[in-house]
Amino acid sequence: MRPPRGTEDADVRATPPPPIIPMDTHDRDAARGPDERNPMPTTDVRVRFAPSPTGKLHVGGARTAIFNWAFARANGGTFVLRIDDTDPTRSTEENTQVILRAMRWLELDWDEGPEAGGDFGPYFQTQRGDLYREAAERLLEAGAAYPCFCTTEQLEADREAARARKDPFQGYSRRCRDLDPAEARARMEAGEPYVLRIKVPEGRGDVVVDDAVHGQVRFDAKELDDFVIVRSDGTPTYNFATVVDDAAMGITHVIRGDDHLSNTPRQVMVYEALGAPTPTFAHISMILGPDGKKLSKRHGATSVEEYRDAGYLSDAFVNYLALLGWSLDGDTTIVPRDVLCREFSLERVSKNPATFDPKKLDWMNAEYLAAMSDADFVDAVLMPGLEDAGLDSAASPAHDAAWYELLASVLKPRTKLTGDAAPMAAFLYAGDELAYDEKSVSKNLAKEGALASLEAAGEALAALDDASWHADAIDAALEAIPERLGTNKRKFFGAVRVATTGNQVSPPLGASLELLGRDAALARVEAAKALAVVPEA
RNA sequence: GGCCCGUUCGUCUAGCGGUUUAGGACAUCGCCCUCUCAAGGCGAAGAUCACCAGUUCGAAUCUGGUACGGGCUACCA
Repeated sequence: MRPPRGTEDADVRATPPPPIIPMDTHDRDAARGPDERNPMPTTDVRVRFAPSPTGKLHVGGARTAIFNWAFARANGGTFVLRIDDTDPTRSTEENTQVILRAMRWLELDWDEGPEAGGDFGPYFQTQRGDLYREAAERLLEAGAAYPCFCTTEQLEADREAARARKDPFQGYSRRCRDLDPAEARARMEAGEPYVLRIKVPEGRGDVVVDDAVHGQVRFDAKELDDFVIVRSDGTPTYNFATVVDDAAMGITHVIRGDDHLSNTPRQVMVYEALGAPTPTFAHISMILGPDGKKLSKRHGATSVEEYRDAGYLSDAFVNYLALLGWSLDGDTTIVPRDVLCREFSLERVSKNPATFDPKKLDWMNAEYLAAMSDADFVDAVLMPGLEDAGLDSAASPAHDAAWYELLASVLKPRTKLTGDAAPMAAFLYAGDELAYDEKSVSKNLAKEGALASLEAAGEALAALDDASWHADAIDAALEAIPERLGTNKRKFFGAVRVATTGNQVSPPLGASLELLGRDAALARVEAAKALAVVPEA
C-alpha cells in the first residue's frame, strides 16, 4: 500500500504546544469547500520558492521554482517568491536582479514577493531580522531553546572524542542544556559569547515527515542534536530562519530539493517549538549531469539565462524541466504551460534523480518553434535575429509582411535554436556582395557542365515575368532542364543553388529565388557564370 | 562511523500484485519522400525491471538484506 500523500495527517504530528509566534496574522484555517482532488477540507495552498542570491538561477533551482509555481496554479494557490539572503558575504543585489530576470523570462509569475508585494512581507530575509529575534526570544523564554557557551574548541574536542570511542551519535553533547537558567542569564548579560540551541524534547520519539513524494519518512529524534538556531553574532541559521518565515508566511507545502530531506526533522522541531503547524513537504530529486554527478558548471550551461541566450524558448525550457521528475501520463511529452498549470500534481513526481539531456531539450525547442505561427515566428525569432545581425529592422522592414511569412515558413522546420534562423536568411540580404562558400563553389560550380546549367537556368528564369515569380512557377520552369541537358538534378540544382545563395546548403530553391526576387536572382545567375570555370587538371 | 533517500531501455519516464511477449518520448540505426539541408512518414534495435532471499497460485509492483550512488550529520544554505 502506498502511504497517503499530500494530506495533512494530524496523527503523525505531536500536539503542538501553545503558539509562541502568534499565528493570527492570517486566516490559515479558513474553511474551504472540498475540491475534487482532495475531499478533505483544505486550507488555501501557499507555496514558496526561496532562492539565495549567491549566484545565478540554475537549472535545478528553476525546476524547483517551476514545480512550486505549477503546484500553486493547479490548486488555485499562492506562489510566493522570497529571497533568502541571510548570507551577507555571498548574497548580492546583482544576483537578486539576475534571479528576478530569469523568473520573468521563465514567466513564473509570483503572487507575492519582490516587486509584487503582499501581506506577508518583507520578502527578503535580511529585512526580517526582528521576526527571527522575536521568535528566538520567545523560544528562550518558553524553555524550548537555551543558550550554549561552548567554544568552538570544546565542540571540536567533543566531536573528536565521540569519533574516537566510535559513538554512533556525534552531535552536540548537550553540555549547556541543563545549565541553571539564572546562571545562564547572568553569563549572557555579562557578555559571554553564546549561541542559541533548540531543545529537542526528551522522549520525543520518532519524527515522521509526511512527504508528498517519498511517503512517510521516519527519523528517530534521538539522532537529532540540539542544533544552533541563532549564531553568536545574533543572526539566525538557515534551519531556523526558513521555518520562522515559512510559518509566518503560512506556507502549506514546502516543495524543495532532496538535499533538504535530512534537515526536515530538525525543521519540524522548530515548527513544534514555535507551535506552528507543519506544512506538507515534497522533496524532489536533484538534476544530474551526463556523467551522473550533480549538474554543475563543468557540464556546460547551468544558468537559466545561458539557455535563453543560447536560443531556447521559455515555453520549451519550462516544458522540458517540468518533465524532469514529473510526468503527465507517461505518453505525453509536449505539455504546454496551461496544461501544466491545470494538471501538475505532486503524486506524479518521481523519486529518482534525473539526468539532464540537452538533446531532448533541443528537440523540444524545435517542437515549440514549429508550433509557432509564421507571424509569431517572424516577430519573436526571425526579425530579432535579423536585427542582431544588422540585416534588417523591425522599425523599417526591408520587405512586406507576406515576404517575411514566406521566409518564416521555409526557415521554421530548419531552426532548432532561435539563432539559427537569421544566418540562413543572410544570402537574401547580400545584394551584389554575395559571399560564396569556397567548398560549395569547387564542388558545384567549378565543374564540367556547370556553365551550361547556369545558362539554361538563366534563360528559363528570364522567361518568367514578375507576376509569375513564385516558388511553384520557378520550380516548374527549372524542373525539366536537367534531363534536357543530359545532366542530373543534383548537379544542375547544385550549380543554381550555389550561384544564387552562395552555398550548397540552402532552403528550397523555388522559395529562395522567390524571396530573392527576379532581378537579383537573374543577376546572380549571370555573375556566377564567371565562377563556372573548370580548373586545369 | 551514524541516520536518511534512491536504483525500469544510453537518457527522461509509464507501471500502484495477474490486462506486460514491460508501454511512450529523446537519442541511435534502416527505409520512404527528395535538387541540398531540414522537416515529415514508416520501421528496427535497445531494459533477464541493481542483486539476493522471502511473502503469494502469481512480483517490476509487497517485505527483508546486500551492492552501488546520493544527501545530512557546521555558529553553509
